[in-house]
Amino acid sequence: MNEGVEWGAHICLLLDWLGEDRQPVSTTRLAAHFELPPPYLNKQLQSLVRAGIATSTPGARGGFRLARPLEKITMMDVVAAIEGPEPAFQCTEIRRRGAGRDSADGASDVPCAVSSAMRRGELAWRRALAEQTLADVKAEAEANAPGLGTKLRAWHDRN
Amino acid sequence: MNEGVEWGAHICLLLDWLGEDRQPVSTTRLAAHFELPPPYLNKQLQSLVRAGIATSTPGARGGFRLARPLEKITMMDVVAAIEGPEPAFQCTEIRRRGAGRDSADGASDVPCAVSSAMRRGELAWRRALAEQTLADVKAEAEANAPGLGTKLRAWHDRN
DNA sequence: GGGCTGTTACTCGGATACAGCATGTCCGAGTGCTTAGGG
DNA sequence: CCCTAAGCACTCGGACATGCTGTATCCGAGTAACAGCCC
Repeated sequence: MNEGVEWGAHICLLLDWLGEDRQPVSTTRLAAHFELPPPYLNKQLQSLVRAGIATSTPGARGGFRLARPLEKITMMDVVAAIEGPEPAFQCTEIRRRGAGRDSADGASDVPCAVSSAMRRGELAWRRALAEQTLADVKAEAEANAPGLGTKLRAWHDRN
Repeated sequence: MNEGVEWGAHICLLLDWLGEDRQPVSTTRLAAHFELPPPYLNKQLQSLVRAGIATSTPGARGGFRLARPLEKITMMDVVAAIEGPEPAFQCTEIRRRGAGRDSADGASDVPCAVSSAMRRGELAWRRALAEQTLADVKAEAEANAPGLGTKLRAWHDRN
């Protein structure tokens, strides 16, 4: 799985923690926060913008903001933004090749059983991710480390 | 996702359909059945053998057999055999880099909230796949296309 | 002093290289069948 | 006719090329702030 998913989730949380005054945060600052290569992070951020999770304001004092509150962003949204909407398992219909080619008994419409099984698994995955909002994740993180938001804002002010 | 997963599942079903007399089936025959490149298919088959799903018998008249009945092989087994046992999402702990580095308040033991959320999703995926045996998949395939096993064996005898 | 305009510095955005892994291929080791020869 | 042994054809198994997607980078377009100048 693309590691940009981890970046995207953490960035969204950080944008929430830092963005209480609705000031956009630049790629440079975000990258410094996590010691990530700024240009590549910028690329991932553009994916978030295209997916409608974040908004970008160009120009000086520009940067990124969350497009909507954390309660309305699910983990599935972040994954779909980075990885793309296509399912991970792609059925190539090998059952039709070779021996199964001339099976013209209406099997064209019947979905492949293997593909169906994989799709059920992937559906469970998507559902589990869609049930978790970033607000839940933030609450869990702050429960694990109280005062985390304050600490991060302090670091942000120092640098 | 590796397309070998699709191959592996179909191959296991085919080994069951063709292997009623417990005769091993060679890579050449399996590859011809699905019009797949034989050497590469052989590579995937070795993964199934290493995972204990299939057994190989070398020498003339050699080939592959299922190591256990379809009822005891789950879709998760096949995926793990091909893709490997590592989880798809790898947490790189970027929360510790930069601003979060000196958070020595025992947070070392607390798992990353983002990672936990992703892990819950992946667990749902693994569980859903583990609940489906290849016997279930075979039953679904035969329900969709009655007489499928007979048809495949007939093709196997002709060629 | 207030307003306007040109400059400047900073930011996003897409176009451009590099690398690691999935994909695809090849040849050698090993095994069982076949067949020819001898008893 | 039966047994034995050598040859052979076929198969798996791991080592070797190739292409593509993910990773990483750079430079240009655009915008807001700022400073200087004119009224």
